[in-house]
Amino acid sequence: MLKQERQRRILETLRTDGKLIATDLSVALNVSDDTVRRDLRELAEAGKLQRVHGGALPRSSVEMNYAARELQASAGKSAVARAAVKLIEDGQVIIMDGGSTVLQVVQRLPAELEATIVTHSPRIAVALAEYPGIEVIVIGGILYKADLLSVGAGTVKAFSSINADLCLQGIWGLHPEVGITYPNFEEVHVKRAMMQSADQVVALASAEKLGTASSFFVAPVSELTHLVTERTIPEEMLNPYRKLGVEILTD
Amino acid sequence: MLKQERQRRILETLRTDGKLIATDLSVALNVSDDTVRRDLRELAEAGKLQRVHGGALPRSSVEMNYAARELQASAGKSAVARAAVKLIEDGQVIIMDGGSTVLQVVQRLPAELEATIVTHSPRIAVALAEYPGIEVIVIGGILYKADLLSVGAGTVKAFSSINADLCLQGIWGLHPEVGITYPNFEEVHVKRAMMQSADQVVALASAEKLGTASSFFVAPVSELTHLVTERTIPEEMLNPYRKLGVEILTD
DNA sequence: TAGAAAAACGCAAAAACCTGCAGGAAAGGC
DNA sequence: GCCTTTCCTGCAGGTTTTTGCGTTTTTCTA
Repeated sequence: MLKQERQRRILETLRTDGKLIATDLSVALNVSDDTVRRDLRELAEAGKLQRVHGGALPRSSVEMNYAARELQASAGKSAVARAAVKLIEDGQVIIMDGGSTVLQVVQRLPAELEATIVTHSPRIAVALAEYPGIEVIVIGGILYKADLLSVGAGTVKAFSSINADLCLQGIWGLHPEVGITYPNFEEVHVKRAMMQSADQVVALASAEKLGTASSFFVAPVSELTHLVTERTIPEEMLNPYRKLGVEILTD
Repeated sequence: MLKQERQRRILETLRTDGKLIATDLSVALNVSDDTVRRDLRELAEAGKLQRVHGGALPRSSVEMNYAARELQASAGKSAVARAAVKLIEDGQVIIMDGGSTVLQVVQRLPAELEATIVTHSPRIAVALAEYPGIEVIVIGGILYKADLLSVGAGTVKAFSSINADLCLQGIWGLHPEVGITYPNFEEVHVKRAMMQSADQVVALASAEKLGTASSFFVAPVSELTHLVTERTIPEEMLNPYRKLGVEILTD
């Protein structure tokens, strides 16, 4: 059996059954476990499915929406979120980006926190509503559905009239030389406005984001005051950021 | 059974039942108590549920309240929502209030609808993100947490710069002589602005709202162009509204 | 405050996984 | 036709993840 044919059948099984067990598949296709595993690894790297221990789950474009991403919060993101919460203090005015890492921060805020939080994410706004001590300011705009964020000129303008103490930014790509990058052009303008409206700018970057770059440039690393990341990152990877004046925090 | 699958089912059980007993789950899923406990610990760590002695509860009280309210949507509200959907057409610009009845309307929209929807409810905005053909405009402001709505001067101003075809208004009190009333003062201003920015104003009123009045006055009944309500309402109760030029729709 | 239930902890076995390697098939150049 | 290169596959060995069990600790309840 050809490799392509096998992989096609794997995806087909996944579509019909909604899940897939690696060992069952090796029997059904009459190949070794390792071959199946290699196939699954390849397909996962190509983004055709989601690899899990024991098999795989579908990752169709429908499921790649925000709700699904929210569920697949990694351990790294949890650790970053936990560390980031320590930066937040009573009485502050805080600007919050959208994104799953920031959502985790919101879910870990102390129940009695007294603060004002400004956000252009309806999802974050809804999550913040459960904290009685937090005044929530929603920034409107045109909803960019893939990330559930308001964007556009109105959004940028609204942020520019705010003077916040802290800005929490979820990060897609962070590189000492390239700077902060993001895959969506419209959002880049908004992110710039958010960063310029806050005294301290905190980047939340789980391990896989460090040293990478995405399509559109947001700002140089020197614009950051803090970088919250995972404890497992080796020192030599963090030093370039320290040299640029960024304070590093881990859990 | 895959670990992810198991955890998904745990969350599902939690959503449907509103609570969860660890030992019951171990039987239902055919795994040991420890495995269930480990899963619950992980899910709690990721902020997906709230761990309690003996089992788990949904994490967010607000979302729980909202989920509950969404679930307890009465048959009347469903009927009203179904009827209201018929008023919506491709190409329209629609202003939408928050509230559970309006949320029901959103959930019943045709999947292929092409329209622009303006809302000051983050909850409605999130729900609308599911529809690829709908352009969503979020109106910002200060979040009034009890109803999950943006309010304030900025919100009023934002609405006043919009010219919509249709405005869907959830109703708290509607009376032929007293007019439209609402229990929250800040929102009254917003509602007025919403109504003035649309050619057609549609009131969504389930049976128990008709003939009642709440604390704060929004507008006279003559400001309405349509009233969507339940079929069971007797004619003599609807006639006063007809005389004021309101078109009445039922399911 | 005592007893029972639930949870946490440590441990070990099993399953799944990854890596490197070698045999074999297919493709292509000489 | 023959050799080289490339790719695919299965296997052996070591590592990681998951899971269930016994034990200890914590929590709840009467």
